[in-house]
Amino acid sequence: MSERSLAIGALAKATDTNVETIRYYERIGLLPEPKRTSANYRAYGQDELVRLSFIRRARELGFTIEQIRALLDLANSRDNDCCTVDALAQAHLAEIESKLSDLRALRRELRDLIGQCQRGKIADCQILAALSPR
Amino acid sequence: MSERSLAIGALAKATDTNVETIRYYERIGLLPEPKRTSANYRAYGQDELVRLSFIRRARELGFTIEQIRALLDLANSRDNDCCTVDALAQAHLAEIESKLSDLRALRRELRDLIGQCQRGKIADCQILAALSPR
DNA sequence: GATTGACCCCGTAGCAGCTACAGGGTGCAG
DNA sequence: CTGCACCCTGTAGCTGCTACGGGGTCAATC
Repeated sequence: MSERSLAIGALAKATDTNVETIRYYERIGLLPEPKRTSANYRAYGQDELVRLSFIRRARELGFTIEQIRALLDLANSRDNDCCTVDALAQAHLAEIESKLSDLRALRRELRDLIGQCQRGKIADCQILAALSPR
Repeated sequence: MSERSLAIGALAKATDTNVETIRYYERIGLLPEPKRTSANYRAYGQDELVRLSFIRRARELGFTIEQIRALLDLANSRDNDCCTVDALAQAHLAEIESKLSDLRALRRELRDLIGQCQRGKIADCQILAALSPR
């Protein structure tokens, strides 16, 4: 691979991404098809490194692929104002808040369940009883 | 359908489950294959109603299918002590705790991001900048 | 008795976001 | 020149459903 380009494995290492995942992103059009070497190996440049890093970071923050697609589109229309970006982030934050409260409710129910364990026999298990219909 | 048995649609209604989901549970062996009427319709009894209610309740509490399979197996060995049930529930609780703290971290990062929006042009968008590699 | 509509059957494919093969080709070090 | 690490494509798998397409059945109404 030439001085200024990365093979898929190197790109993978640099972005802490699975090789298969990179090919997957290409297949779904999230990453552009890169140049190829004479041996048909993918040859990535700095642009792709930057783009993939962005994608991975956004994934870490829990943005979906479609949200990321939108963010990347927005990032390219540099004259627009950034309210749309803010709105996307806000919407995502709202989703997270709602997941958080679901999980908190769930935790409470589970804690209640577990609190009832008296280390007896299955036949008397309060956890199973609590799960069973009344 | 006879007096004491339910068609799949009735079972679905009674347990607030999608008909397709019931057939899916049967396919993966979570529900047993029920008797059939002469017209080859599934005919469910009380046992299946109870079992499916249990499954749905456990799903609501976020147990995976495999965890539920284990719980159902345990429930059938009524002489064992119920520490295993407790352990399963504890493990599930631990997973929830860890998801909760991931989500809280994520929320903080997103809030920080959003706090930086100055309603300017995309070219100066701090949110996009924060997502981009350094 | 024919028609309508709501129900049932089966099998398969789709969703997200990867991951993991199988069955090959390439590049380089010893 | 042999071995190994890497690369290629294409397809199937994962979880937990959901949604079809193309049929059969049942009960009521006309």
